[in-house]
Amino acid sequence: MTTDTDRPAEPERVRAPNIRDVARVAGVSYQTVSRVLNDSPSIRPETLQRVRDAIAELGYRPNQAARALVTSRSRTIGVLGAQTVHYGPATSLHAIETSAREAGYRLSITNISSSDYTSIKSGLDYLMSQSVEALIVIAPQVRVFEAINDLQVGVPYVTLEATGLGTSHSLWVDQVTGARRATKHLIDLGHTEIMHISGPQDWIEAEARMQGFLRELSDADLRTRAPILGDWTASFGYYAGLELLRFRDFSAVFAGNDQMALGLIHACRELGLDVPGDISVVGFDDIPEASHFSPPLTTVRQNFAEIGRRAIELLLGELRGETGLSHEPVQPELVIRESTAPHR
Amino acid sequence: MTTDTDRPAEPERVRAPNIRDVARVAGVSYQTVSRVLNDSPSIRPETLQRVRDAIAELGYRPNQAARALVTSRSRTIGVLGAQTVHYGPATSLHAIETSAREAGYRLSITNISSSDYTSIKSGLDYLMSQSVEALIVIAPQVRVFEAINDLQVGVPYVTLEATGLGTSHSLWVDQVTGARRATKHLIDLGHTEIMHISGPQDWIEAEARMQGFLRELSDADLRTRAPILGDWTASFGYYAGLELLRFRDFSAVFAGNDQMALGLIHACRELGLDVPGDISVVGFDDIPEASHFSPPLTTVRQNFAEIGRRAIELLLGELRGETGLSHEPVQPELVIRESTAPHR
DNA sequence: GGAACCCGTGTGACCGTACACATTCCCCGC
DNA sequence: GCGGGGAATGTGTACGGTCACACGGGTTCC
Repeated sequence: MTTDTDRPAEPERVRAPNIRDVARVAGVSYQTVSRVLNDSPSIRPETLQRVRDAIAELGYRPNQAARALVTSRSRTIGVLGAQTVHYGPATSLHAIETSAREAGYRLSITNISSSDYTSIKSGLDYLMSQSVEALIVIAPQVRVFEAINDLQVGVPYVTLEATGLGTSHSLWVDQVTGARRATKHLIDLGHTEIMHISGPQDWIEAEARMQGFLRELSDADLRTRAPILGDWTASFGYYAGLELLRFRDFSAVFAGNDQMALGLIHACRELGLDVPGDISVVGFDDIPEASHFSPPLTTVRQNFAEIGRRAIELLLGELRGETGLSHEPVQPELVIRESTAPHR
Repeated sequence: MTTDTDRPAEPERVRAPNIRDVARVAGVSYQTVSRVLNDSPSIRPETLQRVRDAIAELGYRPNQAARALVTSRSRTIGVLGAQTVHYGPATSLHAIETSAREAGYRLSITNISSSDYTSIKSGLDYLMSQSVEALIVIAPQVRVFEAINDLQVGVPYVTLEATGLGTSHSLWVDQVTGARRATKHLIDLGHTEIMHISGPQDWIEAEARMQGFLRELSDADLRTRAPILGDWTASFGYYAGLELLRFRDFSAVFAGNDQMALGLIHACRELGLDVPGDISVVGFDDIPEASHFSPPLTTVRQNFAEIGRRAIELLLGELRGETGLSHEPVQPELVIRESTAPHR
């Protein structure tokens, strides 16, 4: 009754209940519990109920690790992201998360900070070590493709990017067309000297928008000039604007995204130039704030959420062994507001 | 040599190499390989090298599921998020992801769409079923606390939110002080009739900012008026502005975040009112675009990344059994730009 | 009336790793 | 010369599930 032999209550390391505990409570074998968990068809309703009750009583939760171990299915989709604080990627990511969870998959996310090969590779490496079943790349950077090939990524993957590079792994918004529409809009307004501030060179999206811009210009037999390579930020747009506007040998600007357009407009205002009176500006993305800029921004809308959803859809299809899934590009849409006006 | 008995090449189900395969190649026991993986001290350098070589040769990767199963450590931190496409949460999340990965943890993220109890609960439920070791809540909504208590979340957790509610689980930016600084700035400029457009009522942050606003006003013996309850979006700020400005019985507005401030400024412009000439506007957050608004926005800066990093730091500390960790609030900072001017 | 079959359920093996313990080897000191 | 002890390595077992298969009992069919 006293000390010496009996230890003090033995904390007993509250082990989570397992499948056998449930079986014991329900008065069945553990296999039957397993059947309930995987909703096997042939179970007597009464047994089913008993097991369900036992599960509820114990607060039992299946151990994902054990399950993953034996089935060798992690039910995880890897996401390689970059700049996921930006509106576009963040929105896609959000949609991906939602769709994946609904389908019973979870996400393993890793962000790469720089775009160098090593960084990408170690990101992918990390994801593969999580034994993801599929891969989504929201880091639309050129080198990603090399890395994926080099690492022999043995799982289905999709990259959310800009151009159909002939790979069957990209899900893309037709940025080239989007950029052409933006540019054409400016041309239609009578502008002949048009600048382009693009995104970083190693972003496929930036490249595609630039291509669209250049092609539209050359189709209209207009003079093309070297685009400015930016970094997607409003600040860059601002400083680039201050620099460019010293010459004013153009009357319209197509910015690679809305943020840079905002910065550019800021620069115009500071230099006493009116948008769109003196300079017309078009952005890209249609972030929710764009319609409240001063002036409200003409821009190209992309459906980021749609892209995210389709990425999951595609991958799940592939995991189920379906083939010939649609990789049709999503079409962006020109939204005309008040930052563009006829050339005078 | 021919058919009949020998089957056609037998696809052989390319099983990933395991610890024993490595052991065989290296000519050691599997336990030795395990020691290498967990860098145990007592291994002969030569053996170490042999094992390392074998690992490289086979392209072996430790199976996380098996490891999690036996150690009963998932090395996963759960994140319950809401509105993670917004700048603030997205930035914190990004910092969290980075810090967590550096510490050898991965993230399991789930987003809740609505703020009702069921939704929060099922979100937490999902995370618990992933057997996360710790929990971060970036959904700063009041009901989260109830849910956490109800569910008996048995792991350390941190909520990224606004007020020190006396719980030892919140990591907070001192939003009250931030809001007071913003309000005081307007009062110092001579404004006496100040409006507040707040965030959604069930957001703790919105509540805290509102409190700060009201307290500062009453400390200055100024008339307080009922804040408008918004939804964080620029569009709300815009429509609220159109409505409010029909009366113009105020000369300054403190908006709950930068987006709503932007919308409000848009409304002012549309009604022919000058900011800051006629109306002064202060925002909250200091999103990267704020300095390029028209006019550049006076706002309160929060260090979202810092918050994210500290959340991980705190949780890891707790997991290591440390106590008395610092929950000191992060101080926000008033950034004065051009959207505010003396009352005339 | 027995073989064939289906339904509902139970038994054994196995997934890949870490931990506790056992074992071997070698060196040291008295 | 022998016991002691630490370093380096090997052996058994458990983690919590799922899968393949076995099994008993009832029905169907010829």
